[in-house]
Amino acid sequence: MLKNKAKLAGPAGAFRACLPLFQAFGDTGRQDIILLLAEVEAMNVNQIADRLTLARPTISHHLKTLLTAGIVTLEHRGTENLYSLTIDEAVALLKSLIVAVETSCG
Amino acid sequence: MLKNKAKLAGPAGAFRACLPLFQAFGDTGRQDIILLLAEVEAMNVNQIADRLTLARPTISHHLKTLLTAGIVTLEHRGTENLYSLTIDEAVALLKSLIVAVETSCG
DNA sequence: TCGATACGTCTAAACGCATAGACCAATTAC
DNA sequence: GTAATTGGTCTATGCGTTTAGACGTATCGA
Repeated sequence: MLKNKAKLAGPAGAFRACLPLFQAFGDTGRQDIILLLAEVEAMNVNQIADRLTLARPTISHHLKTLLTAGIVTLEHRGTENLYSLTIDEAVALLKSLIVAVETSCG
Repeated sequence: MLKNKAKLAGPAGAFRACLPLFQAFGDTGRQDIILLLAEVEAMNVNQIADRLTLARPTISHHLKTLLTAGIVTLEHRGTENLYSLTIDEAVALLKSLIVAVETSCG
């Protein structure tokens, strides 16, 4: 039985695991998209574009980044692509990071 | 008396407050510096440079970023600048973000 | 005073990223 | 089939960032 698994992995693994997350969250445009999706069940690209000052290709680009980071999920329905927020995994990663930091710097 | 202050501020404030944090954490070079400083009490710039593959001006530049974000603190002693990790505030910001996300997306 | 140590800054190059116009593919309605 | 809606991609541009060489400054010992 392993004791103190977080300490074995150390904070290095936790920081590296959160790297895509930090890069995805480190832009106001992507943050705005996340905040929009937090208000509703799902949204298509044009609905997002109507609420922001960014052009649709820009939003499409950011959504791709968020999709890769696992922060949003995509459901194709007819001609529209419905995006919805799935931030649970990201929150779990952040929690692991906090635990790792507090056990090795506290 | 205000009840549920986090909910009033909403996740938008929390995300924006963490923006400098995300940008500071979103680089492997700065993460490496943080991980080094997590191991010891304090380090000067050359000690950090000796442990990494980055040039000293680059490290000095990253330290400035980390200093601005409040992630490290600087103590001038003689000719050397001792940097030490002060990540408590960052962790507190991340915790606030998690709370804000979980109350508005859970 | 002179040399050595420590480090920030100036400068520039290379790279990546954010942004959006133009174009094209897929789907639906008529 | 044609037109309209939806949205991804291609492309290009402008800007920020990462990187480091060169230089200047401050401190300390001899």
